[in-house]
Amino acid sequence: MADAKSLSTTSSGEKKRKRAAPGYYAVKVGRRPDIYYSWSDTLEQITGFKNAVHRKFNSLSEAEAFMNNDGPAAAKPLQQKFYAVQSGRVPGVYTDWPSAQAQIVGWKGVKHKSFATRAEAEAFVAARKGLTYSDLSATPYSRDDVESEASTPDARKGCKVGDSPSKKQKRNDGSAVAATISGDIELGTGLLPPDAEDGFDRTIIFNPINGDIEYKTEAQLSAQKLQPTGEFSGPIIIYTDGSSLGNGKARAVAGVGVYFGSNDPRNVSEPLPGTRQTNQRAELTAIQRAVDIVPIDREVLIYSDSNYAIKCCTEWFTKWRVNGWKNASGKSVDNRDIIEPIVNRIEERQLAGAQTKFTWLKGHANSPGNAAADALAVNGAREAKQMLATAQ
Amino acid sequence: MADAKSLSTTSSGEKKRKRAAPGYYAVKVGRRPDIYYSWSDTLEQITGFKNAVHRKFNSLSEAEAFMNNDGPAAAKPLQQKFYAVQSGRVPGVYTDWPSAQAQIVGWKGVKHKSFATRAEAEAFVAARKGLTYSDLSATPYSRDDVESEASTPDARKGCKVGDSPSKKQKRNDGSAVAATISGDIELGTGLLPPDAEDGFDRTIIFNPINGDIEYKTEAQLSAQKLQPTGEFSGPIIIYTDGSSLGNGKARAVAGVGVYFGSNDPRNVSEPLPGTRQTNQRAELTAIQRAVDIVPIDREVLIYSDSNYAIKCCTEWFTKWRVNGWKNASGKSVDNRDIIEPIVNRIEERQLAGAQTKFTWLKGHANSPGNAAADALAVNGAREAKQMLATAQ
RNA sequence: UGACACCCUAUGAC
DNA sequence: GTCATAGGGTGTCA
Repeated sequence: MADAKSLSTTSSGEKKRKRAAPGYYAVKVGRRPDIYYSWSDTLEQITGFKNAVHRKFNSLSEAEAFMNNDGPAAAKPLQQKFYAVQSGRVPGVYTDWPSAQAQIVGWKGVKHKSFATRAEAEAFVAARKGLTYSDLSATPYSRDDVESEASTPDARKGCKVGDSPSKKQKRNDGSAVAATISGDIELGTGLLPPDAEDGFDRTIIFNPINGDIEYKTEAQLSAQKLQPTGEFSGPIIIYTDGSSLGNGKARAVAGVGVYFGSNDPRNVSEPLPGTRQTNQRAELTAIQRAVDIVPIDREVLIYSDSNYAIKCCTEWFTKWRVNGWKNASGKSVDNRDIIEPIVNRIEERQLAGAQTKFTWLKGHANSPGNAAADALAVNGAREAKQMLATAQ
Repeated sequence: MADAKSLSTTSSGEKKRKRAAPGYYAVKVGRRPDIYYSWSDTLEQITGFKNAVHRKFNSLSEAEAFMNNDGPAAAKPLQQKFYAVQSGRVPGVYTDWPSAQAQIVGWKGVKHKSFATRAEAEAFVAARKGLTYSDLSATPYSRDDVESEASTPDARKGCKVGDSPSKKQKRNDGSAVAATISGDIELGTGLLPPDAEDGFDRTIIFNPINGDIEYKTEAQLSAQKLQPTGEFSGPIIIYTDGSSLGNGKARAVAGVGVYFGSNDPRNVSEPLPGTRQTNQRAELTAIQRAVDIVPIDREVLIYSDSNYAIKCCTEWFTKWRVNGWKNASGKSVDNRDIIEPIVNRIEERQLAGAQTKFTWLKGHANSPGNAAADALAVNGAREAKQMLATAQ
């Protein structure tokens, strides 16, 4: 068969051996297990492949039965092995490597091993331990908190601002906020109400440079109020995060979290708008919120744990802009609708004399700011889920 | 060395009759940085190697230029940037990001920054001391970049402005921004500026498909009265697309997508009927659905990204009809069973006084309609796959 | 030989 | 879910 094969593109002479011969070649173990139409295609899959398993059938259904090991007499295991997938797409014991492999490829943190007996394999699977990441159902806030928040009128439908994980006090609504600013409550000071239980201590401070928690200096203790309101004084520090419950699934719901500081009214906790509820869009949207909220001429430092989002906004967009927003596959870049406004905004800010910096943070590490943003995001997502539920 | 290339992967004799395209794989960061002639050799250098940097070139000189960071044409970002590595493996100025990155990854306390001019970059490198942490972060913009960028703001064709319902500040149009920020708005309060919530910009429009706010197209701007309302006047616009998961393989599943508009009940998302689940049949079937659904006497404009399908229905069929449906190779034309009903329908429509027009769209470009049709098609294909799965 | 589609993967990063 | 870097293929016509 050496040559000829699979040309299909040439207009010369013959070409399709295809439909003429109704042969179905099931390659069960080979380079790329699948059912092929021609022997030459099949050959490519099995030549030089150790322990390749293949067979020809006259009907597609037979071939498929062979591929699914439930087939009647189809599969004849030369030497039975049991593939235990302890951690993977669908953990369990598989009797053929392709099936097991299917649970493994593209999965991160997989654990699998092959055994000679099913019992051993099952024991291995059962020995799974540790990370059941069932935090999806975790509800970080009490019902009361959410409801009191929800009763706060807001210009934006379905969106919430100023929600804080540590909120223990009722906040007055819209018009009163202005009074609040110049009045009794200092914005963004990070002060906690007396009964705060979230572990924040106003006498300590997170040092973003080395990640340490340090006691504040006297100056820091007395000068906090300058941070958010001043036109001077250092960059505005913002933590952004996105959350997507059930990411990748059809009914995923995503939320956006932006954390300026404890009880800071600029904090954002809201559902991700739009129909594509992905983690990436949530992360990007959080950044978008951040750069939109902040004064145009104030330097900001955005902490995000999304390498993707940061790279989008700092590196990749330059290439995308000159190449017409095409990724490496020549397809149009996803989430451009969020990325482009962000970089536009950043450049506007630059024009106004304000830098917009990003620093990547390891997620789930020990950053209180990141944790707070995460909580806001998860809350936003949960809100979205609730809206979905009540809408139906 | 010209040849040899590309083998070495399999123990089998020959195998790939690939065209002799000379590939030069520059491994800049990897196990043994060098230029390799085959991808498999390259793979050995980079798999499992953290933050490997590699790239393929068509000529040896390009690859070498890439290896020596002074390479002029190594990476040509069209928009030259200079990456200053102040503190890193080898401090200096680099002209491409991969080279600079190579000096940075795995290095602690790195300081780097990009500039629009080499002079600025060199100044930055020379100033290696006095670390304000602002230097740590990625600030890919320089004044020059931003200004040149802002001076060409016309790229707004089809660009989205973002979906942020919580937009806090009006932006764009530099002068207004400048006035705003230096003027009456309290900085850092997050309050809406006086002119923010009126927010009525007739150049943007809410896209109910994805929830985004987008710039209107020229057509929308000039003809917005006519377009959305018409049961009369103007052609019906339809986007068609086909999808074939695993195209070319025996178990491929295909889907058909026809998009009339958001939530339009005429939209189609269904599996491709029949046993031949190919991309072309899916594309054609989508068109068939479109012309069948639409009233016979209404003018339609069908957008498809399938050059093949459009040509079948507009050009080639005339020849085929007179030559007995034989293609250039003398073989009978494929998919005639779909093509013929389509052209018949088109001619019926013509008799009824209605034109049927086709416009080709570049796939995966920035057409929301095409994207919507694509989503419908993929959805239909997945539906088919699911049916297959449950049927067994 | 070209064109337009449609796919299947690997590696790395998060 | 996304990007980057790579590799492989068919569907179809002229």
